[in-house]
Amino acid sequence: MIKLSTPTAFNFEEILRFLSRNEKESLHIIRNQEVFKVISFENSLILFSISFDSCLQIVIRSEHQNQKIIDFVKNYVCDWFDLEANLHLFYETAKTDEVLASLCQRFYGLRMIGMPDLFESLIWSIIGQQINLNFAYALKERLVHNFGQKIVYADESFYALPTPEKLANLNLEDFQPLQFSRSKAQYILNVSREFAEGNLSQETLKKLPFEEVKEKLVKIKGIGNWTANYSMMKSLKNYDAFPVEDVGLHNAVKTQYGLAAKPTIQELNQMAENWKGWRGYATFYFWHSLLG
DNA sequence: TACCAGGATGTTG
DNA sequence: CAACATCATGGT
Repeated sequence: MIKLSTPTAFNFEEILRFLSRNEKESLHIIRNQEVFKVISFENSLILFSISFDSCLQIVIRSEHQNQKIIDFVKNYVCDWFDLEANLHLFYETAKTDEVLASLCQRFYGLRMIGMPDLFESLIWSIIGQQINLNFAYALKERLVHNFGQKIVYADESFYALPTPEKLANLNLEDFQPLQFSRSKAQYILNVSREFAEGNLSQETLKKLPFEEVKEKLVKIKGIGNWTANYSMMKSLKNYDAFPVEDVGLHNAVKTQYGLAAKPTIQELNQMAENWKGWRGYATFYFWHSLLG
């Protein structure tokens, strides 16, 4: 077993609550307070599980193991659960906004659950464009089950996200039976081909400043401001990336502030001035408030 | 029934 | 440049 120590502000219960928000989630499975996930590393699949007992306890369930794999998984989990952020700085910023401050108190120790793989967050956010979350999860499940690789463990199937190469070689018609709109399918092909051809890589983007990353992402047809910011907060640790167009955020803000109507983009930008430096984190906390 | 969902794009006035 | 139609489907 691999042990991973956690920072003082760390709340595994809230993390589990976030991770189990939809039953159709196809890229991880939770059994008895333990999270299972498959990732691909150097052309092979790794299945691992995470539980918590005073520290994070990781067990690699797939057969092949070595130090490189162990390090990769540790890094992945550290990224996924955002173990290195200094939450107290976020909480300090949140003090300027009573509503956000109370969310921070309610969800104390909740870390921004990210997507260590940029390709995953781009595909997921494109799938989620415009449609409701249940439908989005259904679409993702179809994509993963049809084109992703699978590991069977303890009589259960665990899937990995399809690779960029796999998706890049599909045609528009392949998405039709999965009930993707043509434009959504085209956007996924665009992103997959950028990755497969090596024009876009997480390593390259990570070195660039905020505005340049956004510029590069938005240049791809199908990635707008919302998608770019979503991926930047979830995969590139830009805690201030702000998907201001997000309908879920609009609804959460309306409820939490007790507004008569959803805020306009302009109003929301104004409110978010108080969260500056942590607008992505604030967004994540507002999303979490939607779980009730 | 019409309208909205974790938007983005192309077209029209 | 702002307003509008389009997308595919499920939920309300």
